[in-house]
Amino acid sequence: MVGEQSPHSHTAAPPRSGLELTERQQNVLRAVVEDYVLSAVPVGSRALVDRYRLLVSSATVRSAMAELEALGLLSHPHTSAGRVPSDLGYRVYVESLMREASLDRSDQLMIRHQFSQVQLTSNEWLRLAASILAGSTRSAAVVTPAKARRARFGHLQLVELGDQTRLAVLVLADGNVVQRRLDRAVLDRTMAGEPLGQADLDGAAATINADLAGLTGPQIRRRAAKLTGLAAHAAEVVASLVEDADTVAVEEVFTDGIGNVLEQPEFAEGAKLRGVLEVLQRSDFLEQLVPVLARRGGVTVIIGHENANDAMHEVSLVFAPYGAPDGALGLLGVLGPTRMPYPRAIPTVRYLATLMNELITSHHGGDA
Amino acid sequence: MVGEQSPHSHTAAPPRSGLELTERQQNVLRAVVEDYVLSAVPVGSRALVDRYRLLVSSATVRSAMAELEALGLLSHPHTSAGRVPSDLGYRVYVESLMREASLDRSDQLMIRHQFSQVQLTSNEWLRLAASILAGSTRSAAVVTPAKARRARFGHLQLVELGDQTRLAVLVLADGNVVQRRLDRAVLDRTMAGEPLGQADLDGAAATINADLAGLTGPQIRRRAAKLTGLAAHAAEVVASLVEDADTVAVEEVFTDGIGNVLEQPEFAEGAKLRGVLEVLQRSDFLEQLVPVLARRGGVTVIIGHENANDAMHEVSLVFAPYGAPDGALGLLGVLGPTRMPYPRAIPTVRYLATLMNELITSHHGGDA
DNA sequence: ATTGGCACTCTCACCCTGAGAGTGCCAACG
DNA sequence: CGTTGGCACTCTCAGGGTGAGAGTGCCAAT
Repeated sequence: MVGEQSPHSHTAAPPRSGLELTERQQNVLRAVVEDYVLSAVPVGSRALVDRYRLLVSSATVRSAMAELEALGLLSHPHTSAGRVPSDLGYRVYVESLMREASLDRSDQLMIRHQFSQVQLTSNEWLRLAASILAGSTRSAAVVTPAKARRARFGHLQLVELGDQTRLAVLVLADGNVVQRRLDRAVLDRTMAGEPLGQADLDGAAATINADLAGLTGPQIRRRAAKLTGLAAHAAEVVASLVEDADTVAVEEVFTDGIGNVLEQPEFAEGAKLRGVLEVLQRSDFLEQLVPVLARRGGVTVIIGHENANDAMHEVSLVFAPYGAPDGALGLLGVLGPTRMPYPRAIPTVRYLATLMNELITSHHGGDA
Repeated sequence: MVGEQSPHSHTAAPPRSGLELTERQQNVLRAVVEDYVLSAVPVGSRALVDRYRLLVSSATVRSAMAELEALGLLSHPHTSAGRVPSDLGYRVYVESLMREASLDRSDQLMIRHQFSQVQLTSNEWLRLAASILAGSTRSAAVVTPAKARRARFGHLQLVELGDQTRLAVLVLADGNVVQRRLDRAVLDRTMAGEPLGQADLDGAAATINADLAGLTGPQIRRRAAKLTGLAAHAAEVVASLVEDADTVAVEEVFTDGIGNVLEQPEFAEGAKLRGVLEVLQRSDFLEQLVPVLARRGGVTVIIGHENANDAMHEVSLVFAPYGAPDGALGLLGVLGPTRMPYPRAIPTVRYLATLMNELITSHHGGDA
């Protein structure tokens, strides 16, 4: 199970100490971030005192802004434009300025209700999770299935398909199910031409289930050497299936709400998103994220340049791991411009991660 | 199996007769389409005679263009701009002007090689198909798994999971596998408190396998009424699983290469794609496409406004069905601006559909 | 029927300009 | 001494005008 840390610790980097802001600086930074998130327009000192009750004049705000800029928390598109938060500004905001509300009770119930409508078998519920995340945060959502980091064998069934093939159905210890179609020749070559019946298959499966439960791929391979005949071959197949489950860590990614991001002014020229989509869809980007998220637990926020990947320098991620007690681990979260409504996104991601933990746990050991 | 029709019949609408073009008009239209597809810039009479050996003067081309415009095959962004093909113009081009080359032998081999690298179990190969399509046509690719239109029962296994649940693994007649976790109570309530063992489960499964093979959901429901005890309940479960497989026709959609489309100038303002993505991801759009494609067989091209869906008025689809002999049916194809390289896209889609037919057939009855 | 020529149209890139917004600084004030 | 009003300055942005270029449509000549 994934633990929840203190709510105020979304950093990927260590908490920056020694950065003391005055009360006023904090208020100004908060106002700038919140205004800019809403309007997408650089915000000036005048607009700020008008829209937020800062109780000081615009000149004062200006000097506070200048200080914040010197600290690297705000930046200037050009001389006579308003201020825009820098990545670091967002960071400080997320870390200590944001007033993070938890999800409405009614929203929570609505989400729960939607999950109750859908079969937890098959990946339909992951799609649902992505859809809910996307709709609720107006950003792009990403959800990956929960997979054990180290796959262990659970249970094997060999099924006669009545033609040239057989089906091996393998239940992993974490509850995931994998299957592989086997050419008849694979199992039969041990028998001297004698056709195998379902009874033979069941026998071999029984041997294997008794011998190999709870073992990892390599362990099975070692044991297989001591077996003979049909069971030995079946064990080889099991070993390779278990190992496959190990290596294919993030095989499917469910995304939703890409259109939401396309609507944001920062991605008005669609080509800007291209790199992001590519990274998301093709590479091992999310896979590299898994250990980071798992180590930190809870919700992690990665803002703009904090992201190691160049293509992601203009987006923020708000992600959390979810998983089963035995360590099967999945990811879920949202992706949007750095100008993202963090106070909305973070609780939503947190709630959904918690919910999926619950679902996966109550359904025993996970299902995906 | 999906039949191949004559290569020149990509229309969704009936072939338009009575539209006789002179040789010259045909040459001009072809040149306009091909130039515009490459350049994305409205093409003028002068540029045309320069770039293509039309052997006439620009004035002559101008009059031919005017004729084509009167026929509704070309259009004018504004008075002094070049011509652009209309949807109908593309239609005529695709129907009778295009010189459609089949795929390079080397491309074919490369694609085949990539497929040989991947397990056909799990949906990994669908992802691969989408990736190949997207890469090869520089458009967005869409692939859906092959699903039987009318699901029929094949084989059932009941597996004891050793805790509060059991797993029903069901092989459909078309080779697809579905599973559902069962709460212990579901099966046990027929037995007067007496715990069930794997032997009992096997017995019930055997009864059901003998009785229900090849039946549809409703048929199974009727038979279930005549069964008693454990088998009756198991049959209910089987019926509902089979019916589920019926209704969830297109449950997963694999897309790739959305970035390719974002790069096209017609979608430079990313928001334009938003509607398209939404339709593609959320709605039953593809499901409605299934019967159309299945009826026509082979590659179907749907250009701009020919598409019933408003959101799709600025894109073209080049799609084909693929499937197993027993009728399991999937879709695959590409989506791009109407200004699409049809002579490249069509053979690629056709080849991939053929290839997937082969793969699915040789692996017996399909796998997804 | 085809062509060269010519007048006409429309876009686009460019420049200029004025309005507006916002800053930075400073002197004055409580 | 922190805060404030004032003011000069800077920069963007929208709007309007202009000239070049591309392309058309038409017509008279071949």
